[in-house]
Amino acid sequence: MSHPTGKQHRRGNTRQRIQDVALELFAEQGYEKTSLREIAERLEVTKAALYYHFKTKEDILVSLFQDLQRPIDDLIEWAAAQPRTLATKQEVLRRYSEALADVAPLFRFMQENQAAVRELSVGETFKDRMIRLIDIIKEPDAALTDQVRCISALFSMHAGMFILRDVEGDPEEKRKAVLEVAIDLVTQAHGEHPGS
Amino acid sequence: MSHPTGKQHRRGNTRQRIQDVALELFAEQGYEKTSLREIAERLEVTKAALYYHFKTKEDILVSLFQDLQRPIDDLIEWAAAQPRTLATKQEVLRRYSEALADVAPLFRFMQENQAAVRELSVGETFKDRMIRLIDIIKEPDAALTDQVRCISALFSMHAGMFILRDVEGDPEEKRKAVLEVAIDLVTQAHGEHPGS
Amino acid sequence: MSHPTGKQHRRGNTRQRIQDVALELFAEQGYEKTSLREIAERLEVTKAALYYHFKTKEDILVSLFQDLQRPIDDLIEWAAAQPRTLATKQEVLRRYSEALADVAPLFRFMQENQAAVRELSVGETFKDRMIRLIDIIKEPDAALTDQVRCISALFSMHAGMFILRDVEGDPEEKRKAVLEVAIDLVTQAHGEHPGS
Amino acid sequence: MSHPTGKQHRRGNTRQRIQDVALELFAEQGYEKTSLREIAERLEVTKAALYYHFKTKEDILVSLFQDLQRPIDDLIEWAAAQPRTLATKQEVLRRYSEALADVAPLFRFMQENQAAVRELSVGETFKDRMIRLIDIIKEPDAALTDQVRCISALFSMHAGMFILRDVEGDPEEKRKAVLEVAIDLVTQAHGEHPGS
DNA sequence: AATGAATGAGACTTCATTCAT
DNA sequence: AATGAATGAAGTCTCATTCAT
Repeated sequence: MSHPTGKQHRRGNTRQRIQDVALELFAEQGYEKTSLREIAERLEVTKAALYYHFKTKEDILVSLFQDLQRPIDDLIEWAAAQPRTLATKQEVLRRYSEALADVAPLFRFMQENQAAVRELSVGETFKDRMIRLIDIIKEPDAALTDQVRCISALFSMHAGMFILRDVEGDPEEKRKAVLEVAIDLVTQAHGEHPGS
Repeated sequence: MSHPTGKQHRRGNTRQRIQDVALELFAEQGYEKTSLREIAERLEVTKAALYYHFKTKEDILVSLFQDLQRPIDDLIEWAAAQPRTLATKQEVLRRYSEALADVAPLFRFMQENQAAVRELSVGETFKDRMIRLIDIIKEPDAALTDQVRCISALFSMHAGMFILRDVEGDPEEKRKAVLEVAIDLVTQAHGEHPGS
Repeated sequence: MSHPTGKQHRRGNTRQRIQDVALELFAEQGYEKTSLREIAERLEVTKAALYYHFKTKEDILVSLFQDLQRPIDDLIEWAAAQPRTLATKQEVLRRYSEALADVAPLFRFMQENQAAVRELSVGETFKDRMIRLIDIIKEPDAALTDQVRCISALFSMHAGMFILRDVEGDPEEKRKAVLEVAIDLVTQAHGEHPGS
Repeated sequence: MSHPTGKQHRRGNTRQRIQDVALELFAEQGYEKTSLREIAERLEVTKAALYYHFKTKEDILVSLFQDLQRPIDDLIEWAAAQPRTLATKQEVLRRYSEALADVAPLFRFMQENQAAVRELSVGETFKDRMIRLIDIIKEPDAALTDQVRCISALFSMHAGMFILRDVEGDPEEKRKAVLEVAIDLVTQAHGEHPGS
């Protein structure tokens, strides 16, 4: 006899709803520009209710990462256990691409709010992940251009999804195109010296 | 008979100094997080003095762009008058790389404050320039991957400079490495169809 | 088991207290000259508390009208349903005089802050009421002097109360005197043509 | 060879122009709401220029009165020298009506900015004149209603001009109508006791 | 006769946060 | 699980005024 989407009896999902709305607004307007009042109003709840579920505004952001960063942590862990071959790197990119597809809004947010987020604890964490990922992909003693290729590959994947907004085409196809280019870049970085 | 170092007579360069400090702080902390009080304090001026030189906070940002966006506008104009050959595109990238080097802080700022800047008038202007540049570089009917390559080339150049901060090496060399990769990407995008 | 006099729990009447103090200060010093700081200080509350109860400064003013304008609206409505006879008009004046007595401070405020209030939303509303009242009292095709008499009657009632401050006498008697003069004026306006 | 109304060579009339614009804006928006910046901008002069001609903002207001209050002072002086007959009072009203017509904007301003002006030096002066005028018109030991009639007569003349804005008709005719009603009121106040 | 540059005070407003209930 | 009421800090901005030139 329960309406699962009725307006009045949001059972225990308030926490989740806060996260959803917060991510939406953070991504749309930026972290600093989004006020707790706005989030609360859109949920038809008081600001104080947010504080029942989260200790601070930053805490909401942190929670978004905790929930969504897992797949990427898993990927990094997996990669660390593989041999550092080209094939591994390509597979990392493939998996990364899929992982990103799931958490696209969060990455869009990170991409667009780097400055705001830099001093927040979440900024450190994120930078960490990036460095680890880059270390997996690129060879430390490679030529400078090859290092650029690897880093470009990663950032193209980040930027890719919402940068191709103005390009026509099915999202899944776009994702694959971006992945292909990224793999290409990393392959070139690896294969320049014939025989490697 | 002028007092060149009197404390209360800043030689008429206050406007310039505001712009300098503002860019520095905007880039460092983000636009929203930087308060006019902060800018004023660092200049040892009152907030009201800022308002003598600029009508609003946003106006300071706008002024930064007006001064620094010129080279890029010139480049776009030049490119529009050239034949749409691969050679032209490569030259555009070369010139763009140099132009960027001059206004690096501003681009770092844009890159890191996209969300905050999106609603500001300056956001529209910037997006405009990007779209025009992309239109110059990429062929509208190219394969999706080639379009990705072109867009990647441009964004790698934007991101490149400060993303390579963690990589050792002379800045000028880094710039050239990024440029080389970008040219490579655009060349590949052009040359995929055998015989072109 | 409530603390009826605790300093930090103002029994929920804060909104009312804000309105009281605001009306007092607005009437005394004018709307523009009265700052929210002043209102807050007199209530021993922070400025932010005002903003919990009212969205803007203007909103405080609007709320004062919403609460106090009702009797006059009722009167206008009642008058609209009566025949347009002299007797009706006299009765309107009688009732208006009583209504005004209750909201005197607000009318004093309006009278003395017309310029400041003109651009505020409340200005429009007020002007509206006045026009409607005048339309009830005066005949549109009457002689110019008779129109002046009617308008004078109304404004004398507005101005009357605080303009007679310097005259000795009991307030209720003053009110009646003003009313008598107003009725006189309107009666003259009606009865000039012998036989009516 | 001089253009008397040329935009560039405002000879020595700046002081006058400031007064004109100030009165216009004060009347339109109120004293508090009108900033010196606004006045200066409309004159295409800097704020500092205003300070060359006037010591303070209030000083501009004071100067407006000094120039325009003379006729009324003269009238009061003249009245003081006449016998206190009904005929004198009627003549005072007649002359007052004419004097008001010349300084209508200033009176509109006073009428609409009483609150703002009350604390200004000019407020005292103005109130003084009013009291003196009322003392001339009304008998101190008259019935309360008759006192009201006299005061009403004066205020109707003040309010009259811009309160009749919404009424059709030639301004000069309106003025005469207002005057007629005022004279009527004062006459009634005088003549109630038969034989006076 | 007027400007350019600046100031100090203070305006309205918003924010994240707290806490008793 | 959530609200109502409030706070302290800070934000952007405007104002009347000053003063050397």
